[in-house]
Amino acid sequence: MPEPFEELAELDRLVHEPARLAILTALSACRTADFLYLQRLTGLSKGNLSSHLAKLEAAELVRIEKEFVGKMPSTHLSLTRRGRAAIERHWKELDDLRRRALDWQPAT
Amino acid sequence: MPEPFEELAELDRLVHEPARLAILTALSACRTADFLYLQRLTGLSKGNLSSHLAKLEAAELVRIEKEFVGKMPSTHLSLTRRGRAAIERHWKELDDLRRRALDWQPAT
DNA sequence: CATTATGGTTTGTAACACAAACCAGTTGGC
DNA sequence: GCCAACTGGTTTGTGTTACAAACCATAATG
Repeated sequence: MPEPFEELAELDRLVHEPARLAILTALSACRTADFLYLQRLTGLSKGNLSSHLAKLEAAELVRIEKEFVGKMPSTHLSLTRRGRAAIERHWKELDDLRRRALDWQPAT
Repeated sequence: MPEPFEELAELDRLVHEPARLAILTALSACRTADFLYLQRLTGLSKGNLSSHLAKLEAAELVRIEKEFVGKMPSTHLSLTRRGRAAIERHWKELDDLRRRALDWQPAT
């Protein structure tokens, strides 16, 4: 078993970064959200949310669908299958690494 | 109760960043380490470890003591009281936020 | 007295997070 | 009809950051 600390240092920053962790976790809980609702949930500024979403879409973790509701635009957001797997795996990995760090003994 | 997602987005990046999370968690498990031992535990490059430590020292989370063992220099590292509190709090906060996100219902 | 090893620090740079400025369409006041 | 203000975002500009490569000082080695 490799050191848990080494794995901590290698955590995927695409998912781990606070704003994106919030976005992915929120979408995981919501299953569906539009842009402004997600903005309220996460407390991010519009610009910031927009660019994080673009990054997550480029990595194929989030699906961005622009629709019109009546005549107003509305951007519909959801996790891709990869996105859902990634956020679930990340939380499990954090939990796992924390436990392993607590159990860890210098004797390696 | 505020949204857990908003708090996720506001996580303290000083502690949350993967390399520093590894450093603080390792020092928390070790209670004591020298520079090279910590480098092996975390797998970080020397330069990277050095600059992260400098940042943690500036924030008074880590204590850096340069000694001589025989004639060779050796940098002794440990958490300050604030550092220990910060890393423990951070892990608890992550755990707490994850649970709240899982329990979360759209009805707010 | 070169060379190599030890134990780090400093420097350079590409990427990043963020808010401010912007933009296109829409509704409301008059 | 026309100007203002609002909605729903995107693009731009900028200071910060994470990282490795280059560097530095001292010490043991051939």
